[in-house]
Amino acid sequence: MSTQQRILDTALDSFGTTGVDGTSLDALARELGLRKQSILYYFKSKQALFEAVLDEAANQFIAELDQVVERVDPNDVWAQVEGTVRVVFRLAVQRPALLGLLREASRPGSMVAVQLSSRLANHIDAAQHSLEIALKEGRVRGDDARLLLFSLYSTIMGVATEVEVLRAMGVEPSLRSLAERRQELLRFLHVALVP
Amino acid sequence: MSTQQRILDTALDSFGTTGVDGTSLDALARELGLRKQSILYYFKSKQALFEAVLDEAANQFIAELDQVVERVDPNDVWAQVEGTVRVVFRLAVQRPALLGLLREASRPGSMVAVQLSSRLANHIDAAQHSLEIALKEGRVRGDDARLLLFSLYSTIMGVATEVEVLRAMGVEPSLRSLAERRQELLRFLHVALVP
DNA sequence: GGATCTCTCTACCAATTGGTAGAAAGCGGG
DNA sequence: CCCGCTTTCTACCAATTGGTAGAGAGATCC
Repeated sequence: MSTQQRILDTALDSFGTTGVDGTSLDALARELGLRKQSILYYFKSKQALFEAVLDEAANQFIAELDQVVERVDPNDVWAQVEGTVRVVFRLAVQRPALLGLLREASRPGSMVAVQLSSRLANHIDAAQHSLEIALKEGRVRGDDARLLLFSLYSTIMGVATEVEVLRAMGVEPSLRSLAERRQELLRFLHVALVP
Repeated sequence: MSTQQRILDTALDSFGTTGVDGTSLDALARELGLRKQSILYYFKSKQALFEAVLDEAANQFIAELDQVVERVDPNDVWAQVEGTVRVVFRLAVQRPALLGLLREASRPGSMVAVQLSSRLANHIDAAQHSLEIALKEGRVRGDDARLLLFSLYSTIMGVATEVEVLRAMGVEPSLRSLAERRQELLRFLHVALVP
């Protein structure tokens, strides 16, 4: 793997867990076995690195979502929800920092969120569109497609990433508990969506 | 208001919006019209300040939740959900930084989350308990009270705080849109919960 | 008036931050 | 073997970080 790619990967992990402000270029370089000047050779500033990392994260996230879009009937809203949940939970296991980064980037007043949102605009529009049709035909419960989509997003991302809240409730995060969470989430969403 | 209280309040706002790492003692002092040494007079370190702020946030959050508990029939789960939604959305308007701080503190791997969780343990237990009874009596849909509570929490907090995602979907945050979001959220939760 | 206590200040400090300048090291082609 | 290109390094730097030491201001008590 190229050095540039290694930097992006390691930075994504660090930004997504420790946060951007909590990650210094020196610490990042140490983790990579380099000097920070080598990082600044590939990315002209920390801000530029962050934007590249965000782009990388968007690419990976979109690539995952595309697998759902491709394999699932766009008219079957419930199958789309199931697929999305599967994808998000797979990321929660395999690359939790990616979800952490999305969370960080979508912090209120973040300003970098626009960058992400423009990348995801197509997916959002498509999802909203098929949701609207399903609503009109009565195949899904609800009034406003956009707000419903937003509720779905909040629920799925929250259940997948809020592990500390779960710990506060006495559930130690594990693969087992993650699977249970996912099952309960699917049940919850099914009741809420399917008439 | 005492200087100590002013420091706590301002720090809560700053920590909750800019983040802890993103808030320097100098910047905080500037905002207060003081020198940072005055802050360190009341709180012996930044970490100590953060913990005090977290405690303050927990106090305020608990005080709000208590109003729900007091005024609502503990057996009426739906009324409790409604009350909680009302409280959280009121905070989203009046003190968004408080919710931002909770979000920051509940970041995966945060370690400070234990402090919060011990403060909220009573409320969590009580909620879980009445949810269990309601489940057993078939007044609420679902299997596992704890996981259901977790789904509810994720949905409510997400819908109340993920304003950047909403913006990405083309909805400019405003009081009006907040009210719509709340209404849609209540509809969504009602369908999901009440048989 | 002096002593004491509470509070806020000035004056520093060592460490760390993101970033610049430019030297060396490696390497492939001529 | 040497030239030129890419890559990584050492050597710095100014600004900012959290934090210490202690002086001075202001009020209160005797």
